[in-house]
Amino acid sequence: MEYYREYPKHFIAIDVIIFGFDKNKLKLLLVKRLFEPGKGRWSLMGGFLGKEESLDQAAHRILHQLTSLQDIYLEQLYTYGDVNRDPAGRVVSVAYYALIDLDKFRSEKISENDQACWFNLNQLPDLLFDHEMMVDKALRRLRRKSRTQPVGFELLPEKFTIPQLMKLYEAIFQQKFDKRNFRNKILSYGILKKLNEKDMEGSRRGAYLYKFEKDRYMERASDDFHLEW
Amino acid sequence: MEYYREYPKHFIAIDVIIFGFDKNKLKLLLVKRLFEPGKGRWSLMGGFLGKEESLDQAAHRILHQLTSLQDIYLEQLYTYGDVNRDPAGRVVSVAYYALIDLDKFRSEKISENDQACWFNLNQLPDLLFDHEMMVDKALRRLRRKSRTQPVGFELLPEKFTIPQLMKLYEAIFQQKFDKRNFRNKILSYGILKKLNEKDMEGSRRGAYLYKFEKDRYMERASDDFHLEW
DNA sequence: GCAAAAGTGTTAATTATACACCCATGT
DNA sequence: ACATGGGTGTATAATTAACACTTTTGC
Repeated sequence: MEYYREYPKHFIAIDVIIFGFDKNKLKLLLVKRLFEPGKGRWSLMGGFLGKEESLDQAAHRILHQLTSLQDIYLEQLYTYGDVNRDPAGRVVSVAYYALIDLDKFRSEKISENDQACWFNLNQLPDLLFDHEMMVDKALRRLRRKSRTQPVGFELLPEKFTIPQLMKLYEAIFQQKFDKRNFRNKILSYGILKKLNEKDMEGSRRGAYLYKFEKDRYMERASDDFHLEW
Repeated sequence: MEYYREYPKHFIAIDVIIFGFDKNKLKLLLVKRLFEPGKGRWSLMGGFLGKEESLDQAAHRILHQLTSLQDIYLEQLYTYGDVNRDPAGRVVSVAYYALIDLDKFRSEKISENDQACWFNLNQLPDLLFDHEMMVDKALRRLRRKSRTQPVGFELLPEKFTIPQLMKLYEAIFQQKFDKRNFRNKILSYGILKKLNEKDMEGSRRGAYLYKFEKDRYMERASDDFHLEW
């Protein structure tokens, strides 16, 4: 039964780049590392792959461990396997990135115990090992993905306004958009449903709330329709 | 020193999806599996990750083992880690895809010993384990990548004609292009150098040979110039 | 002389960009 | 009444798509 016994075995870690969006800025959720090597330094949330779980399961488990959240958008990013990437031993790390609605997981909840904290993407502390490379790749992936697929909605509450959505896109792509063009374009896809409610937080006048209609997107996505940014 | 000893270790395999291009068709290089489980079936070329090599090194080693080729375009694709993907034991597989100029590695060379063979992409035999999924993903990746980056050239000889290049793109994207538009577009990027030679294989009249000027592409790629297909 | 693939420009259609004013509300 | 962000349409520019005939040469 053990055909492979002659081959070496390796530790496999999972690291998760957790994106959030708040106050017009993209953020990253980092944790203080609790064990050696690198104890006390900021790092991505991570853990080791168990014997009886798939990579995806492990990633969800690890994300859940930190945030208590389930059903979060999670996508495999890249696998890092340089021999000396972890000074304490040979560890191959499969990186995932997660997109979460930051409102579901406010800093207050966790930072009580100083072990996890949301950082602005452009003000990150020094990170463990090759985690900076991972963040970099995750950001590029998020950009590329957002260009043709509606992943941004994962970072927003279920109900959101067009200006909010635009600010998210501006944060992701690091560029300004014209509000009329943005509106026309996003609405032209017919995947947003205007609600009869307004959000009164952002302005005096209030802005209409919209919902992303995933079903409608799914129907069309099968053809050769896709977003374009 | 061994901080992680409590965690489980796993076999890590590398599998390589090897693309080639010949007679206007995209091809895949497959091998006959030499050992159990699955002995005698067609599969991707693969192997196990060694103790002292990075993932990239292992992928190159495995590709070299089959083709004797070095300096081949190779890119990590995805990591497959379902618990039961290999019936013989828990193996996590990191898939890579390679683009090779098929002329550098003709079927004759290898198929002498019936162990490796080029297959048309749309006439693949049944594959081992989850290898079909891998091929599928590799093809989608090749398409996506080709849309903005000049990877196609890796599949052609150093000197090639515009009609050849167009046929390659048609094979990758599975659609026909207009030859005037194709020519205008590809030449407008200024990354092809017309040679004073003709290829007389493909037609009576002969077609001018071109070379991809990687340097010139690299210069421009740094701005926000990129191909668009 | 004819079959087969190479090569060449122009026009129409579509898509993207630029741009300025009024609205609703809380203070 | 004024400051703040929300909401709306059109004209121009840029890009992409459609399209047909001539050239070369081996047979």
